[in-house]
Order: sequence, then structure tokens, then C-alpha cells
Amino acid sequence: MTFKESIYRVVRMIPKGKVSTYGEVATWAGFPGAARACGRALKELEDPGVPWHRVINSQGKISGGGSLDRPSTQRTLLTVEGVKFRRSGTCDLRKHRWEGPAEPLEEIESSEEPPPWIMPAFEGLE
DNA sequence: AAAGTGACCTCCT
DNA sequence: CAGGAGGCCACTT
Repeated sequence: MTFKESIYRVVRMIPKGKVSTYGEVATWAGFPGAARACGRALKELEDPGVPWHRVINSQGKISGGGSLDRPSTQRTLLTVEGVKFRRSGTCDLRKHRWEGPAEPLEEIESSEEPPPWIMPAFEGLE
């Protein structure tokens, strides 16, 4: 299990309409403090099944990195999912923040196939 | 193989 | 709210 795979596995668990932060994703993936590395992992993401847009920074804002069109794409996807943004560019983290994985991560690590309760990332969108 | 550098961050002044 | 330092990983000397 590589670092990136661990990150992706956690991100795939974020439900539609919820968001999480780089730092928390990294922590739940087993790498506390690796928020920055987490950002790079998502930047280099190739798997289309990972809802990368649901990961924002700890201030509730969309980070400006990656390719130029990525921040706007991210905001559009989140808006479609029901996440509201203020004019300042921040969203209400208290309302949309994902509480974290309900099941201990160990259970997932041991399984070969992804469990059926993980929803496709872009279901209901296009 | 080891050290340096950069990155979609965070936390603490 | 701005600025600076810290920490993790991956890529490059």
C-alpha cells in the first residue's frame, strides 16, 4: 500500500455533498501531518473514480494549485453537490465537513476488492 | 545511497 | 489577516 493509494482510499469514502481537508485525509490515511504531500497526491491523481474535488484546505477554501482550470472545476462540482460558497471563496466547513471514516481503516486494507458501500465518485453528475 | 528542494498545507505568532 | 516556520512525501541531484 503506497502513500498515494492510502490517500485515494480515504478520499473515495467522502460522501457526495461533504468535504474534507488535506490534513484530515492524510491523518485518516495513516500519515498525520502530511497535508502537503496529500495535496500533491491529489494533484497527480489519474484515477477518475476518486472525488478529489471534495478535498479543500483547512480554512474551507479551494486551493489554487494544479492546472489552471482545476479550481473552477472543483468549485463547480461542489456547487452541484450542494456545497455553498461565500463570496470570500470559503464554504461552511462546520456544515459540510465530513466526520471521517465510520469503519476502522484496517478492515478495508485487508480486503481485495473495494467494499460495495463506496459510491462511485461522480454518480448523479456528468 | 544521501542530501537537497519543492509542493493544491497547517499551525502558531 | 499576514508572515514564518514546521512536517510529510516524492523527485532530483
